[in-house]
Amino acid sequence: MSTSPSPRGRRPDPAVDAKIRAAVLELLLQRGLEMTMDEVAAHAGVGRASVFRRYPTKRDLLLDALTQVLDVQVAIPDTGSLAGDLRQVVADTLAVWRDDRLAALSRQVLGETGRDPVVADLVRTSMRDRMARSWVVYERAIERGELRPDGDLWLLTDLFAGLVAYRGLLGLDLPDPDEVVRSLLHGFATTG
Amino acid sequence: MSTSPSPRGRRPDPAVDAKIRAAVLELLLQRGLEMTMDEVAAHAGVGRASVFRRYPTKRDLLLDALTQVLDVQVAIPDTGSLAGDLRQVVADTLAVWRDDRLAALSRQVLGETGRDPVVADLVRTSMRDRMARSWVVYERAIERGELRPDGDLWLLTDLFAGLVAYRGLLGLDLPDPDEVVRSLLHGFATTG
DNA sequence: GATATCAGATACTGGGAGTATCAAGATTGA
DNA sequence: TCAATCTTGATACTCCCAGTATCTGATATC
Repeated sequence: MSTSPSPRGRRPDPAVDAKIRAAVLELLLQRGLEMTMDEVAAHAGVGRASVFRRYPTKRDLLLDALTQVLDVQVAIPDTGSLAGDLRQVVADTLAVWRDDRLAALSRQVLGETGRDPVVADLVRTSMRDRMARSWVVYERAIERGELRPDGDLWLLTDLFAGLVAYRGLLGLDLPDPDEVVRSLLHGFATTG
Repeated sequence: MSTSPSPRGRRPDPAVDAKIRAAVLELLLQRGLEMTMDEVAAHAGVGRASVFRRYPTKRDLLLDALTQVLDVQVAIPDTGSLAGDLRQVVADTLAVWRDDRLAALSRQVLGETGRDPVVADLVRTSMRDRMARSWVVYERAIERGELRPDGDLWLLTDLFAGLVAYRGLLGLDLPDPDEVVRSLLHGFATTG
């Protein structure tokens, strides 16, 4: 509404903001969520107080960083067939777990989900948005008559998202995208 | 192999063991993994040293407790049809997330999975064992001609285990067992 | 009895989050 | 120019908790 009432003294240095954010992102990949606040300040080449002035708690700092990390756009495939498009989406979902550092980070983030509802909310929303963005794939498939129009599409989505998260989290071998798609589309029952 | 070389002094009191274990299990449901060692000792009505004598670190204590918790036997269904049996297995898998306290604990345990590989190993093994125990369901179904004999049964298993874990972990609404089974057996593609 | 170990209690160490304080620099308003 | 206000970086402090150390007393073997 009203513009800020013109702050009196020295103003926060945007460069410091940037240096802190960069340091956190670097440390996220390098040390995971267990970085210390001193490390953040040191890596940023910044005073400890400057960190705590921006982020009241370490949790706030991590939440801010996670918001950035989770906000990654994904391309929407259009291969012409549902199987092709889905294969692409599944493969994209798998990509995160192929890189060791990203996989480790993902594990920790999914982990944090279990103890901090706000993190859970972040991840949930982010996954929902990400998946919803590829909803066109389903719509096109229904128009083409490849996909049952009465199916629960969130169920379909969560089946492979869950599979990947589950295997990734527990360190199991990741599935083959083609086989996942085939199974999801045609099921495991004998085609009678 | 050789019997213990006859310990010299006073011997560990089994009652203390039991009191500690009980206290940990109680605290697990009540406070999650964030209990303190003092709380454990206090709840057990036992000296702090007695706890640390048995468990070198808090992690060891939790690992022991988790081993107990994860070692829950599950009944193997035999309803006569694959759909019925599977429905039962899925419902059993869901049961954990229906109780609030168990759900909270499961979230934290799945979470710990992300930061401690040994916990991941515990959970992985436990899930594998648990699922393998209901492998008969698949074998019977194949004999009855209900299940494709060339399907990747671990994929089938992990699809619903992953779905449930994923939704449970993120706090999403849990799926309807019947719909899950139907989707897994017949797929989402138009039956053409 | 001598010795070794456990039980319980209490005090200590060390690391890390968060707080408090300070001197120096930056920005605005008078 | 000057005074007030805020940031910056540095340092020291408190608090919490895991893990260690010590001590007294109890209990077991030799």
